[in-house]
Amino acid sequence: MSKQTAVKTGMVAANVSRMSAEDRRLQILRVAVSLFSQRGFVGTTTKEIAQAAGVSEAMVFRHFATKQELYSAILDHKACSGDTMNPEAMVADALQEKDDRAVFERLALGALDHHECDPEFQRLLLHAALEGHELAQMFFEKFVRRVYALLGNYIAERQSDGAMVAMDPAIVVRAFVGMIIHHSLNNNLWDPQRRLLKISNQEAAKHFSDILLNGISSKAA
Amino acid sequence: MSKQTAVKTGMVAANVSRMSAEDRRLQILRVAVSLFSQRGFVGTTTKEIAQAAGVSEAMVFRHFATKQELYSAILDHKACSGDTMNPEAMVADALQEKDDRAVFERLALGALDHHECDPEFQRLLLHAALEGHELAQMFFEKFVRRVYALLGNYIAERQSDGAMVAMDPAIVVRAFVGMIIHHSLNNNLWDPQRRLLKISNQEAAKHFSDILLNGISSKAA
DNA sequence: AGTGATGGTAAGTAAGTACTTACTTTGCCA
DNA sequence: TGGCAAAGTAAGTACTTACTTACCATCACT
Repeated sequence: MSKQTAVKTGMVAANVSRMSAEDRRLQILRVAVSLFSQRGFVGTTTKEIAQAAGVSEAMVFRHFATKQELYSAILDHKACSGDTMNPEAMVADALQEKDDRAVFERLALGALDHHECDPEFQRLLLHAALEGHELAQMFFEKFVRRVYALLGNYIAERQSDGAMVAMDPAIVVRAFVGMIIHHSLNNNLWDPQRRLLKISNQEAAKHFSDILLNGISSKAA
Repeated sequence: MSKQTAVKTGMVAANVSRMSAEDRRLQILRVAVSLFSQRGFVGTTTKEIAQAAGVSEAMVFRHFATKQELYSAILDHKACSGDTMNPEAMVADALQEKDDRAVFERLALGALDHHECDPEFQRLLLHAALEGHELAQMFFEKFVRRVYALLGNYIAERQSDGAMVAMDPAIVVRAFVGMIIHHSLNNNLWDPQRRLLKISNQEAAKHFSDILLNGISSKAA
């Protein structure tokens, strides 16, 4: 059956027939995300992107004026779209109830799950940071700072409550974020087979929170 | 004064006159380390390396048959040469005396100092890991595993002493290493201006050890 | 049926890229 | 002092890169 026949008979043939400009744009964006996250900006050619999308290279440049623009569109999309984590909303109630366990464990689990179901994101961000792309810095400014402020303020509050020992809250945040990010990085980059440590995100979130909360609890010896 | 005159009169003119093969090889290696760590493997051209070394491209290929061989020589040199950390030797006495503080704080400080005075190493390793270079995996196998074994065994021992709470030692190691590596990564890659957290390596090592040791101490509530 | 806009391509171009070849210069020492 | 091995280069080669141009195909709508 020819392509023409397929279309005439009303078959769904999204991957062989013509797409609307918007659909094609999104499709190119999706395959580019995958390639850029695997090979980085310089390591990915526009030819590869076109092939992976099943179109000619000229189509890539019809939708994105330059390779750089495509890259920026991706980072933009990934870093600023709705699928980014919203830490404030995730722990709003726990913060008010001063439920330390819930605050830390939920943030940890949220981050770990996010990194697990979208491992491309972490790779993309690392590539961007190493290559000095401005959007990596933007992510840092817009997201990381927010997390430090959110958690830092909460810790400061609990310290003045007498529930946590005195210590620069930023250090505590650095320690906690470090456990989580490093664990995700191990799972996604260094040890995807989990030879060094194989635990569920739930277990990881629980134990990391255990160590941290115990570590800064004023009830300790 | 001509170059010839400079040499004839015995002046030191290492950067203008000819070098011995070995010296030139090492010089090319050094400038390549710097470039590869900044731009990664694909992002660095052999022409740039030659220019940075002040020689023609042909000289690069006289000393290293391919760009890949040069890259491997670098990773090899960096990952396996004497300037790599030797964790066992660093804490041998502390391990025997079961001085928990010394074990953790010294390891932390050693790693932080190492990353601070050789930031290229971390970038190089990250680039290699992202690009899937085998030498990144080799570093993981040869070094990271050793650290996990060393610390993990010690923690298991202290657990059966009753000094630390029961918990998979690998999780504890992951948490501790996470704090340290993530802190170095922040300092070297994300936040070199230290806007989020500005502390000395000593302070960092002390506080991270505090949190961890308190967090897993059996004396806690 | 015909037309104009839109989705799509084949075949370029100029500037890189890793790597080579054929050649020149320099220092050493018999 | 002349000869020769080793250090060094200019100018390539064959191929890839990001990006363009000029052209075709298909649809919606009269």
